[in-house]
Amino acid sequence: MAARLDELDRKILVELQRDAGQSLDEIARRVGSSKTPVWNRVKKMREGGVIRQQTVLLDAEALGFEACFFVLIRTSEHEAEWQAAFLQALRDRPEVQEAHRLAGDIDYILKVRVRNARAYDAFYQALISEVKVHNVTALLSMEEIKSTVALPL
Amino acid sequence: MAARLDELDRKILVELQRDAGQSLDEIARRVGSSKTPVWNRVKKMREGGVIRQQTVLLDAEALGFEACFFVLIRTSEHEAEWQAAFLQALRDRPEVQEAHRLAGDIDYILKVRVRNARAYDAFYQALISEVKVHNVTALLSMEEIKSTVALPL
DNA sequence: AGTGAAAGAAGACCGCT
DNA sequence: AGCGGTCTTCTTTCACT
Repeated sequence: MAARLDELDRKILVELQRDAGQSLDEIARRVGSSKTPVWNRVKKMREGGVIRQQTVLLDAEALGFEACFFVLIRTSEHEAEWQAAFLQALRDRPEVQEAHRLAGDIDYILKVRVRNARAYDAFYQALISEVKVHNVTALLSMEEIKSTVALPL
Repeated sequence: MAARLDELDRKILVELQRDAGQSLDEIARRVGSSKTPVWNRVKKMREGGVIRQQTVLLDAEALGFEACFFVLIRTSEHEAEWQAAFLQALRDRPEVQEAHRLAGDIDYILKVRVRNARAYDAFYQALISEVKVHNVTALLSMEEIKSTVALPL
């Protein structure tokens, strides 16, 4: 699964992460190459799944999403059927931005972005009515100190 | 700070979040408008800071980032000077993808993406040598169930 | 605030090296 | 795998409604 990329590929990815809107010529100039090789490599990395998606990052607060919670979940259920239902519930809820299954005594962590505390409560009530969880701790973010999707290539 | 956007603006943002690479014509068609108004609105939302950045999402595992930790931090220090140093340390470290200051007895949560467990340890040792923290708990992700940056507009 | 046209830039492809 | 050229498509602007 680990793609073999050379230094030029990595430089291209750094540029795309920084600004996916810039032209091929500009990227080529910055990485010390020219248009065609950059284009061929980008195409290959898209097809190979290294580049997954091109998107925009929005200002959550400006759009009214003023609350962000990290949710720690412990469960006693570990059967396949329960897990499938739980995963599907998370995937279906758009306010869940991240969901990870963990090692250790906490089983799952979620990042949930909602308009306000009331919206979080609605989410929480809906979730626990759908699937049985043993223990839930919600951590409320007071301040987003840093947020990036860029990998440190 | 809350930008006032109409239904068309929101539809455009949904499309841009889904795929920022598509053409204006295609976006216009999907949202039921035409090229110029879409372009004017996108421009305005960029200038107004609603649209922050255009970027690509990469496959972390394909690029060798196989470990992801959520780090819960408690500290006894709450002086301004300590906090400034701590924040700067987090911002300077590229493996820290997210950092939030929390309400409650846990003070901070980090999301740290690294190549392997050893790289996490190196990060951890470097961090605690720079700033004094009272208690650190690392939660290791076994599986990324869901990951999105899209806001549910 | 939306329409239609028009110029300029950038993307996508190809044959050659 | 990179170079240069070409065709095509999109972006960006503007005068009009």
